[in-house]
Amino acid sequence: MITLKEIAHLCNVSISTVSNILNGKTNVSEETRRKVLEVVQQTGYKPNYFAQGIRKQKTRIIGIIVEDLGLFSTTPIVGAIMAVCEDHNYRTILINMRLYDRWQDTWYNDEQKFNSVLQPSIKELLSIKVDGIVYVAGHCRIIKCFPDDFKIPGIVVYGISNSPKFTSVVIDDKKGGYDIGKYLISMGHRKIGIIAGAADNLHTMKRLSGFQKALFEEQVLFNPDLVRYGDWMRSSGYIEAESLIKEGVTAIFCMNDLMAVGLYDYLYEKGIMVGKDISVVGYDNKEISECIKPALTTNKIQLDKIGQESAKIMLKMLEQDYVPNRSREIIKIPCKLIIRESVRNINGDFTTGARDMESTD
Amino acid sequence: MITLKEIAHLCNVSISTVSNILNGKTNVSEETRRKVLEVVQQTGYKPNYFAQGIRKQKTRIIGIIVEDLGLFSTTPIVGAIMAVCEDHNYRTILINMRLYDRWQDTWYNDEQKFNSVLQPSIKELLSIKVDGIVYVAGHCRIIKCFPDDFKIPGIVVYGISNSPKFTSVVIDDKKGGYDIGKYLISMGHRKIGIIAGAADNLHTMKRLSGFQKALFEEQVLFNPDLVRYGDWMRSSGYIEAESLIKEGVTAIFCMNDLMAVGLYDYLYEKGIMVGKDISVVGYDNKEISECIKPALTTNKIQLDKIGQESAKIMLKMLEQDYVPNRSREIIKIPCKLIIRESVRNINGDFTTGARDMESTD
DNA sequence: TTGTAAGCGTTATCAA
DNA sequence: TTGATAACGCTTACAA
Repeated sequence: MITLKEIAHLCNVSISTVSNILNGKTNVSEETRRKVLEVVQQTGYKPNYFAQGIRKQKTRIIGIIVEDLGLFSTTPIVGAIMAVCEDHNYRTILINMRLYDRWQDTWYNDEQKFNSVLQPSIKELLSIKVDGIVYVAGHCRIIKCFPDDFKIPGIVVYGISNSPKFTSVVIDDKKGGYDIGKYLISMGHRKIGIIAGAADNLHTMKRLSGFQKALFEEQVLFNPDLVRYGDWMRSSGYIEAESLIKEGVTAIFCMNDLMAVGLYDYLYEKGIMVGKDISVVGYDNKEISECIKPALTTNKIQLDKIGQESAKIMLKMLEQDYVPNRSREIIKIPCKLIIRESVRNINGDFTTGARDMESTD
Repeated sequence: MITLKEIAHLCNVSISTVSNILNGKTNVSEETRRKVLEVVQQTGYKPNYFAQGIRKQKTRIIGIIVEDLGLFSTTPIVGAIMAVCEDHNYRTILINMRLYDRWQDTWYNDEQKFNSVLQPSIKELLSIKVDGIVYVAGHCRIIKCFPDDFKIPGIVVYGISNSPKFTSVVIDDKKGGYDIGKYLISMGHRKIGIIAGAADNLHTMKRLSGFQKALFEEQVLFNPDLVRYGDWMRSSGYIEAESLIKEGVTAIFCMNDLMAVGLYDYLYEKGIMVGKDISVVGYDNKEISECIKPALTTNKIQLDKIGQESAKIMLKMLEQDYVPNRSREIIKIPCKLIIRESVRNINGDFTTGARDMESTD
C-alpha cells in the first residue's frame, strides 16, 4: 500500500504538503496541488484508515446495529440508510446481532441476554470511533440501547428509546389501525373480527387502539370478544379463524400478512370466499400479500421512508454541532393502505349482517 | 477513552508489559498479570482500534461486498457468513453496492458502471486492512471482481470468479434442473413445458441442461419449443402460460417461484386447477411458494449453507498461510427439492393430457 | 508557500 | 521478567 511518504517523495515535496492538499487546505500553490493530485490519482493512493482514525476525531462512519438482519423489515431500512449516508459521503458499518437467529423469541424480555450482545456491539463501534449509531430494532418495543450520557449521536429505529434523549423513528401503528378501521367501516362492515399479534406487543396495542378510535368516530360499538391474540405466525391466523367466523363477523383485520395467509388457509378449506363471503385485511404488504388469491388488501409499512428519515436525522445531528443531553422526539412514519381485492363493499347489501347500518343514519 | 498508558500507570508497570499481557505473551509474572488484568477489567479498557490496526498486520476483520442487500438471496447468505465468522472470533464489515437499487438490470453487462462502484468498495476494504474479502453476487455470472494479483484471500459467492485463482461457491443449478426433470418424469410427466429465466443467464442455462440430462436418461424426447424464456418476473409466468398450455403440456417447470405465481394467475383465471389439471414446479422456495394454493413444489436454494461454506473456506485460507497465486475450485451447493402439492402423479392416468396429445390437433 | 517535528495509541525489538 | 524505544502513517502546530 502506497503511503503519504511515498507520494511526497515522488513529488519532491514534504509529507505535510501532501497531507494539506489532501485535506483541502488552501495554503498551497496551484502547481504543487496539481502535481500532487495527479500522482495521487495515478498511484491510486488511499489514506491509511487507521493512521487517519488515530488522529482524527471524526471518521465519517456511521454505525448501524440491527437486531436481526433476517427480518423482512430490517433489510429495506438498512438499505435506505446506507443509500442516504452514501449520498452524503458517509460510510456505514453494519453489525448484525442476529438476536432472533440466536434465541428466537426469548431475548427481548431478558435484559441479560440482550446486553450480552448489545454491549460488545456498541463498544466495537465506539472503538472504531463511528460518528454516530443507528439502532434498528426488529419490532416496536421500548428499548434501552444507549446510556443516557452517550457521547455520540444515537437514534433508534423501528423501536422506541426508553430515554427521551434519543430520537426514535417508528411506524404510525395507531394511524395504521385507524385507517383500516375507517376503511372497513366505509365498506359497510360493522362486525369486524381482529386477529391481533401478541397481546403485550406495542404494534398490537397501538393498531388496536387506532382501530377502536375509528369505531368510536363512526359510532360503532367495539366488541372485545371479537379480538383474538395470535403470535404473528401463519398458524395463528388459521387457529383463530374458526371461532371468529362463528361470531358472524363480515370482515377480519389480521395484524400481519402472514396471519392473513393462515386465515385464507382456513377459509379456503371451508370454501368461504375471501372478498365475497368475508373480507380480510392484512398488515405489512409483504410479497405474499399480492400473490395469494384474492390479492390481500393490506397496510404497507414504508420501510425505505423509515430508513431515509432516520438517516437524515442522524446526518443532521452530525452536521450541526451535537448537543448530547437534549430531549428528542418520536417520529412516526405513516403506513399506506394498499387496496386490493380482499375486501367487499357490503353497503346496501342485504344478504349479510350489514343491515344494522340503518341505525347509523 | 482509557489507554494502555493509563493502565500501565495505574499498575506501576510499563506500557509494554501491559501490552504483552493483553496479547497473551507468557513471559510475565503471574502476579503482574493478575493485577493488570484486574485493572483492565475495572476500567473497561478497550484497545484503540486504529492504533492497533496501524501496527498489526492482521485485523481479524473480513470484508463482505454484496451486489445488493435487497435481493432475497443475499441476506441469508450474509447472515450465515456473519454467524460463522463470529464463531471464529472474526468481525465482518459489510459493503452494500446497491447495484440493482441504483441501476436495475443495466449494470452487469456494463463493466464501467460496475467498476465505478466495485473498485472504491474494494479500496475501502483494503484501506481498512480487512484480512479477506467475500464477494456476494446477486445472481450467477462470471465475475471479475478481484485482480489476479490480489494480495489477500478473496472468494466469490453466488457467482463464478472469472479467474481460477479465486474459489467460487455457487448453487448446483444443473443438478437442480436435473432433479426437477427426474421428479416430474417419475410422476408420469413426459410433455413438460419450461418457463425459463433470461436466455443468457447462467442459472437458466444450467438448469435447462440439467433438465435435459434427466430427459435423456429417461429417454424422453426434448422439445425445444416447450421452453419459453422470461425475465424472472411474475408477469413472465403469466405471459408465457397461454401458448404453453396450448401445446398440451402436463407439467410446467418455472425457473423461479415468482414466475410460477404468474403462471398460477393465468391458470386461476382460466379455471385450470394446479396439481390436478396441470402440474407446476418452481424454484427458490421463497415464502410465497408455501402460501399460494396449492402449495408449490419447488427447489430450495440452501442459502445459509452457501454462506456457511463460503465463510469456512475464507477462514481456512486465513488460518493456513495463504498462497496468493494458486488455482482454486468451484464449490457447488446442491438445492433441495421441496415437494408440496402442485405436482400430480399421472402415472397410469388416462383422464389427463398424458395421452391426449393426439387431441391437440 | 513549504517543511519540520511532535504527537496519536499501539506493537515489536532488544537491552537491562 | 520487565521496560526503553523505535516504528506504524497520518494530522497539525509552528517554524522557515
